[in-house]
Amino acid sequence: MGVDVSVVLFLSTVTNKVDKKGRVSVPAGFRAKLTEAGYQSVVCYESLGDRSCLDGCSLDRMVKLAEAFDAMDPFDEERNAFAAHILGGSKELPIDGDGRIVLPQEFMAFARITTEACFVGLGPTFQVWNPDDFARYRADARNLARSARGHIPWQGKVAAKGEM
Amino acid sequence: MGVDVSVVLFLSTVTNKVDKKGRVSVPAGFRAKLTEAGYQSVVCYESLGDRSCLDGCSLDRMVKLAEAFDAMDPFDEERNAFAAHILGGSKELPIDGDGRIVLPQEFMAFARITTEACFVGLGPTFQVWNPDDFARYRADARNLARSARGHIPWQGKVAAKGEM
DNA sequence: TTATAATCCATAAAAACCCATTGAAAACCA
DNA sequence: TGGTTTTCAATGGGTTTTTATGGATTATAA
Repeated sequence: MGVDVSVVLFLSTVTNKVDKKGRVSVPAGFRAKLTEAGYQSVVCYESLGDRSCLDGCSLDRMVKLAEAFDAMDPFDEERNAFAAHILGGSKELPIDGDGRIVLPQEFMAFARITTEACFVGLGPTFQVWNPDDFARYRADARNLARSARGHIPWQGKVAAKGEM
Repeated sequence: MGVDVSVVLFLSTVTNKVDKKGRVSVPAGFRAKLTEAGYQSVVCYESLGDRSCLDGCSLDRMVKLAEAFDAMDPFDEERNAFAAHILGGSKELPIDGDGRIVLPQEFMAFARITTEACFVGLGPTFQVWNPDDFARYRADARNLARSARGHIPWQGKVAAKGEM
């Protein structure tokens, strides 16, 4: 049966301008993957991690997440908080005819984005950063990545150092 | 392959005004998903959780819920209580030509809704809150959600930090 | 009727859409 | 190879459409 081509893979890092209406072009490479998979929107929400950036993905990933929540105990407090934060805090942003989305004010404030936004591909998801924040983060990321070697599950086992 | 995107997926949080007749606009994004799936109404009932808000969904989900109850032991006390509350206490609210529903008095009283109603998308369902109550809940939800990372079943396993 | 509910209408604000220009990368070709 | 043309992404600005909202009007029912 082969590979599921509908899986969206976001790669590379691109910085684009944000105009006074909050519009910003989605990188052409991202757009290509999305349209290829049949989407003309992205879903964004405030990242739950330690960094003040936005997380983004395609609609199908959000559907899968919602299904995972739906299968859990509906009275579990943590589950509800998670669902409220991610699903309630996310927005589906339509991509206009020129390949742009509008970043909502709250999102821009949260991620400290003003005149430029930096799109960072992370495979099935991506992030949107203030370019300066990302540059700073990236300086540390290499070191983090090096220390992560040896903990990444890879084809059923855990890669030994030097394999990746 | 991939995911059935035709499922109704409510995302984001929107606060709208409630007029003196109890009318309130259903957020355009919610309406779009509903009409896309062929519905022009929403079903609401008082939430069974710890929070005083309303739960809402599309008619098909209520049908599935009813079927699930039907498959259970009809003499089970809990099942009966659940069914009575959810099925007996729910109302189908038609969406009018301007995209509004009328919130019944009992529902507004239960959820302490007066002049504004806050719609919170939770995937296949949504909630309707008093905006102040929700703001308070949301302040805690982020922390709870952060600690919930790592407990969410995700693609057969439990997500590690940073994966979502 | 009288009260209640459903429909219709008007308007301001916000969102979606269209178009023109710029600039850079890719293709073409002499 | 160096220059020229073509393509297309990114960006700025204006215009149209939709949404949210308040009020009025018509239908329904007790």
